[in-house]
Amino acid sequence: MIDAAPRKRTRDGQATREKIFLEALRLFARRGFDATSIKDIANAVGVADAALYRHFASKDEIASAIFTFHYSNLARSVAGLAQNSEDFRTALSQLVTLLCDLFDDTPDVFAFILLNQHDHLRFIREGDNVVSELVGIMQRAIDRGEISVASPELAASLALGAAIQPAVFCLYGRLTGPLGRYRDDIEKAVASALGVARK
Amino acid sequence: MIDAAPRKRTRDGQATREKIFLEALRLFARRGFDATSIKDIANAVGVADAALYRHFASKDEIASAIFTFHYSNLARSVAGLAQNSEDFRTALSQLVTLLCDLFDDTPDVFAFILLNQHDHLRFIREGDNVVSELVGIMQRAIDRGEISVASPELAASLALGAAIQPAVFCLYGRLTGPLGRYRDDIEKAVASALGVARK
DNA sequence: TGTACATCAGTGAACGCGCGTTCACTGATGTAC
DNA sequence: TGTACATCAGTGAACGCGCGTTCACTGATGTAC
Repeated sequence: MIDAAPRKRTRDGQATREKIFLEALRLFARRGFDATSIKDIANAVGVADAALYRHFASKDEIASAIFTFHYSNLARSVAGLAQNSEDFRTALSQLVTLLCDLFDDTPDVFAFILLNQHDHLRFIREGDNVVSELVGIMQRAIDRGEISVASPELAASLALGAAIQPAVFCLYGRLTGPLGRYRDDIEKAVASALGVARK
Repeated sequence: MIDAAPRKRTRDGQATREKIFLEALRLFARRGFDATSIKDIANAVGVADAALYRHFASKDEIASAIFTFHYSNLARSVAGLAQNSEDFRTALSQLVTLLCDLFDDTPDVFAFILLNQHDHLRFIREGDNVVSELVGIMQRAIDRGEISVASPELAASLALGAAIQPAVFCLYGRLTGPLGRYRDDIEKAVASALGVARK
């Protein structure tokens, strides 16, 4: 009954590497880094434990590579919407959309890079920093008199918290997802919280 | 030079138990559960590893006992301010004070029970739930027409996020603490975010 | 008050286990001639 | 086109290590008489 399919030994290591990226992300996001073993990842990928070391130097490097990739992506997105939108209100709208979409489309990515931030401090590089970009957006809004909260860091934390915490509630079943359902409410709440000036 | 003070062998196990509570909380809060070993805790307390098992059945039980104690405390506090304040605005003010004080007075407690919530889902008991209490407060405010956000769960998550995220920023040096410095701003932000009705 | 005994916090050594990682090896694939 | 060889993804077994936990034992403290 067991389908003893002959092992395919293609030389396409890229495919395996991508599968490791996918499965390790899934496991890290759902169970956490420590609770996920090399064997867990290898099983999910469908190879032996040792095969992982053909693609990554260590377990830490797997997590680091995945984190850096997705975190930098998000940082670039945030930086982009900061530059491409003239007024703060537009940037805020796009930011909330960005975060809601990230959660609804790729919850594992959202969970891995935005929850348990503590675990990943060591991976974060200068320059590719989501928080720094957010603070920059807020600083500009303050300079232009578009919001009333005086501290850019506080404004950034309020905006981030207003997206992350509802997402956490969705994850734990306190809110019934998708997060996009609350997109407009979240945007309105953040705008009010920051004291966005009327046009 | 080494002060080979003779080991005191008092029979006051209560004192040791309390020291375990204190030191384990500190280590769990700062390094995380997995990154803290039984030996770490024992060293901090000043006893041998095995001594911990005179007071707790397992490492898990240490974390569980500490978490349940502090989490229940907070849940009771939140429930209390819900009952003792007539209008929502008062309750909100007290809630923000409560959370800011918790962070500033006992940052380890704050970090352990409110950050990395994921790790502690298994410990949370029905009835002693901070989130449930918060949702209850919001539900009452909605029923009385005191806030404009329609979902009590969303309102609770916004309020919680607005306290937790600035606290995280303080922990990581993005905001210069104490959190109490931002108390009024946070209260105002949450009130605006929820659309608190004017008196 | 003095003595014999029970209690129990604390000890040091040992335990088994699962973990991340290494290693010699396999065999299919790609390449040079 | 055929052959010899280099490459390299993947394997299974083994490794050392640190972990949580157990255990027989110690010795000071409290208690019964």
